[in-house]
Amino acid sequence: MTCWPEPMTDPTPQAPHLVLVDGSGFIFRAFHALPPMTNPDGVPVNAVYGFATMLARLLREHAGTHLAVLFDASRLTFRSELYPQYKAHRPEPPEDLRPQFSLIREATQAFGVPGIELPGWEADDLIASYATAIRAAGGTCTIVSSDKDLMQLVGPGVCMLDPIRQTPIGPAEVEVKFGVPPEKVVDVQALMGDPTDNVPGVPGIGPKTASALVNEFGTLEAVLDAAPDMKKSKRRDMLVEHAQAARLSLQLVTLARDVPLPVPLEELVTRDPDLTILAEWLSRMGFRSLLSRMGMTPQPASVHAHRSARATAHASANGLPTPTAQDTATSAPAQAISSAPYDKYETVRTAHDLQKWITAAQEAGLCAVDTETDGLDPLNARLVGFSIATAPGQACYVPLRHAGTLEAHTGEQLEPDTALNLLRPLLEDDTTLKVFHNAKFDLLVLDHAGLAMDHTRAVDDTMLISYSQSAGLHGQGMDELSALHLGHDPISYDSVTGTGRARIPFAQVPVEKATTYAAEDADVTLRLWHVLHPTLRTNQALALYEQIERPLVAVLADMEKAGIAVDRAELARLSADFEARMKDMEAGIFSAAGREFNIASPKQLGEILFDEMALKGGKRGKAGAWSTDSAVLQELADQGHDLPARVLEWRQLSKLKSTYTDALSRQASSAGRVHTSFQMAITTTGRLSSTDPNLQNIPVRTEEGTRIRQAFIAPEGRRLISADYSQIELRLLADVANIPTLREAFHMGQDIHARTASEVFGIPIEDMDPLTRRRAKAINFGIIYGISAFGLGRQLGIPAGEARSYIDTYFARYPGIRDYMERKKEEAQTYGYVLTPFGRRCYVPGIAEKSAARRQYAERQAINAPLQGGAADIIKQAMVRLPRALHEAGLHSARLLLQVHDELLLEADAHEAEAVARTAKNVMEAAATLSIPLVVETGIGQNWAQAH
DNA sequence: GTTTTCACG
DNA sequence: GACGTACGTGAAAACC
Repeated sequence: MTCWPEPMTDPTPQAPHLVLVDGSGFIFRAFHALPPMTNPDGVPVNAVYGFATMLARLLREHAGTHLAVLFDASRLTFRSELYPQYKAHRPEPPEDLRPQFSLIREATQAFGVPGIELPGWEADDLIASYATAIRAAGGTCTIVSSDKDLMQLVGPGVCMLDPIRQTPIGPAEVEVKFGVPPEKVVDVQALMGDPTDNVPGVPGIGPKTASALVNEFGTLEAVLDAAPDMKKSKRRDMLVEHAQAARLSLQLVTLARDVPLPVPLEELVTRDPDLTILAEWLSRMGFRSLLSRMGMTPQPASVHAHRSARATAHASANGLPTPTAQDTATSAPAQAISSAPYDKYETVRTAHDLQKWITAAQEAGLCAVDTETDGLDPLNARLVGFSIATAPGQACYVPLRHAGTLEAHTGEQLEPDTALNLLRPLLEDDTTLKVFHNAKFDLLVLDHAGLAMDHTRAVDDTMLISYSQSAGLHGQGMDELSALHLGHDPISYDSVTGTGRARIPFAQVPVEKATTYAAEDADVTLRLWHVLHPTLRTNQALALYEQIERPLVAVLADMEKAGIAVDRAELARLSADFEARMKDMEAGIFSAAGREFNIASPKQLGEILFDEMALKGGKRGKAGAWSTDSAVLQELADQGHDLPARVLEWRQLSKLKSTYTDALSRQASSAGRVHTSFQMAITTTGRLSSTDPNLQNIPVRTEEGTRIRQAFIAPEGRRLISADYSQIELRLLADVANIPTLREAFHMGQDIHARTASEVFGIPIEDMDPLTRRRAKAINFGIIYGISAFGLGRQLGIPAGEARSYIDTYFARYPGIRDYMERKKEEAQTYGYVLTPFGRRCYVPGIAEKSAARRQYAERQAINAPLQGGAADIIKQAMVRLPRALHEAGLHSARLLLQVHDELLLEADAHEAEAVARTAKNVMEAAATLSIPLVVETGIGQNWAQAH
């Protein structure tokens, strides 16, 4: 759903593309979204700054052939004649905003962009009229605004762009917002009214009812016509009674598309700004960061120059720009991507027909493939069928193992082996790009079915293409992306198989129904590729995707296949031990409580502690229930109370037993190994996550926890090798914030927390006492999390005021870290996302929240994400390089097994273990070049606890 | 299905 | 003056 015409380097003449900025709408939004700031004259300029930043960005990244900014001219418009109350009770703009209106008009002049207004008309009407005019002239249009009143204009050739979040608003987004397509938005608005503008609407009808009615009857007029015949209800009476108000509302919300254009289209041609004028104005406003970001002073490299230099160095350092099939793949006509139907699919039942599809794919050089299985675990699932799409709207489904039922005759099906043998050359063909959505799953399924993964070539993954540029902005599921980018809701899996008890295995879904679902998934995947792959370049995410995310798929697939061995007998012994100890503790807990209860129930425990025993120090959660988490219980235990201390101990055992010892035994394969699944597109920072089971949260911090780690073992004659980065996030911080003394400490291999303690508290490092070091360590961790006095105080068990003074001292000593934090907050506010040092975008959606608590939460995310995400980028790079390095070192017995954020766990024959540890250390330490060395510590053992 | 708790980095 | 607080995850159990 990108709004922008394809690459600007394209030499072919383009149809005109008009960018219309809703200046008036932007002013208010920016004013409320941005923190207060003033220019050197003391005039408030936060909205002006936001506006200038947005214009600069627009000119740099999204310039159409034509550009204009539209403003409201006055309060009185044709609407106030129609209905005097329209917008009559709008409060005066805030005092800090008033002086900014004229400055924003100045900004348009400084940037050399036409600013247009016309008395009697709102900016929205001008936008509607210009959009109509450019369409009539054969061009397209992007409206830079997030105003819902403009959404009625979205349609072919017209889309919107949220100026703050930088996200496109197309038909899909409009439909999410209003529940109807753009052309019916006015009908919905007329029914629901708008209290802020005094649009009356029909009382009692809100967004849900309005869209339901319009969807049912088609238009407002049809709804009003049908109203008298509806079944008797309050709603019917309201509709009948307020029909005239609704018709008036429709006139008020409908934008005029035929306003005379004050400036003709041809005068809106985009021009480069006069840099002298612009620089002068920016300096006068005090926008120094913007000035340097636009490269207009000889200041050190700007944020963006820095970023792209890194990304480029990064890509070339890897050295493998392997030509892939997509360079040769032909692009589908843009029109077909959105307009081809989603319901004309073929069921393939013969070898001849399948070969026809495979040949078509190879001729196109591009196809999408999707597998259907009888389960979600790709290591055990059986292949039930697969689908192939060769062009938008052209897709087939190949059923292999559908079972006939009384209701559904399956018809002829290809023999699975026959079909797979026909498919094999396509997968192994490195000149035909195969697009999957979540390729790791399908590749593992096909591998399990007999098409070995390591022979598969030229694969793209739309889930990762999207994640590489929109982590944190939205989910990466196919259905969600389809709605978002294609404006199409695919058939849901649930509607095909049913849900709950009625759910049937996919193999029992009738073949015709399976075809509509499965072929559509391949079709959607291919269309998503057409829409999303080009945006990798414009979003500067191509290197990240090609060098890191895509090659990681095969590495993780191998790790999942390998699994890790567990000692089931030991797990069983631990379960029995934990159970016995819990049983022993129960009598004591009940006697301390005065009665029997369910110890695992926080509700019952809270009532006993705080109602029945009336202990002090209880806190209620937001639902009003007593909190009984370990911090609360520990506090009570420290006061000498017996029951909370006993419950704490019981809880630890219960957790370990249910979540680990029992569960892991169940999850182990017959070969005694457990196979996790790594999720590549879940986290907002770029980290992996692990599920079914989660092997990234195996206990380690307590003695009982260590016993569980001991149950993860190397088989006879083999060893586990652990390699973990030391202080990687702090090193990244010292690097990006450029803190000379911290960099020196890392270069010297000093104890970083002791060094911090020494500098902050002024104690010689050799005299460091453990308590002071502990405080410095807590501050260092706090910094990475976006420190708050409350959080640090709680962590250290000291009052927030005291924590505040530690933080102040810390910042006084390391002002560069405060600067880093401010930069990241500003980056998030300006763009809606922050970048890791390697160019990964992490979206921070709450950054413009009105609620201070939620906004501050987003600010802490903005501070943390580049560090956590930067560390994730580094270890991923190491994982991509490690298999080849091990191979080249002749260490053929080594296998990567697990990644735990800053640790890699490998398994190898005992005699190769030392060499594997050295290779892992070398590759991991060389995965990124910072101003600070990366240090990796390794260990070797028969079990994970020993190796760690 | 949501909430609470707690395991990890 | 109250809010709701350190960042990122996933699983189990209780509870609705």
